[in-house]
Amino acid sequence: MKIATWNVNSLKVRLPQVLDWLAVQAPDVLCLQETKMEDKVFPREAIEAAGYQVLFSGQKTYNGVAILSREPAILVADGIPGFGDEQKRLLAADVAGLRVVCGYFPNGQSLDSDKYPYKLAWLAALASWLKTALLEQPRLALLGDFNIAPEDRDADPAAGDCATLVSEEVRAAFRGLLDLGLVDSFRLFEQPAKTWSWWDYRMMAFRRNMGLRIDHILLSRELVPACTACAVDKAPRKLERPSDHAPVVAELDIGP
DNA sequence: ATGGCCTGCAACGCAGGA
Repeated sequence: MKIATWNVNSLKVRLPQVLDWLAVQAPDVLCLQETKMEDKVFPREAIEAAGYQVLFSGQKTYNGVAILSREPAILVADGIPGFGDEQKRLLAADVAGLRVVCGYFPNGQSLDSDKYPYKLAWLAALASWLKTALLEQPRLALLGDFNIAPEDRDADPAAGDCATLVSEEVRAAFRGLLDLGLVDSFRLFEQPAKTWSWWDYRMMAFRRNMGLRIDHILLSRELVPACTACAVDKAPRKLERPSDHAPVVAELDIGP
């Protein structure tokens, strides 16, 4: 079973790339973030025609998440349960015996912005909900754009100002997720140094490989023995008019 | 050298991203 996450930075612009990527990679599950569109204009038909079911929760201009799956998906949560949030940032669904949580974590903007305490509150609410969710379904994968570079080796010093992505508080929140029993699948394997999942559009950052690793696939302890690979797929970042994020893909030896 | 680019909205620049 291949599961993946990709911040597409507008599904309207990136739909052709997503359809191409589905055809080439054939993931069983693909979580999308920053679809940036209302549900009434979501391209459901094109995705279904590609052989995928899809759940989506979006809004105009900002945010927006979707879960594409080969097998039927049963909606578990639209937004973090108990956390009143206007922003469409989380979808959870059960797919083929696996609980898939797709998150577009807040950026935080700057340490003195109102958006930064919102980021910390969102992270706390997520952890609180996941604690009970994991008891309900121990086979759980949390995928998405975390907007957190967990360690120094996940952030190129040349990537520029990214204080809200590397702060001690957000890194502590990330470790809090690990403390719940989640494991960063990327670090289960040997990885090339300076592997990133995001590169700024400016400064020729991709060509110079100046970026951050902020898109992650976390697996519950129960799933870890089944994980055989995790990697960033840089190919879509090389296309014309790319998203600034690349997909992250993990392989699980659990069927279907 | 703190900009540089991209997207959407709706206007003829802005907010937001990371």
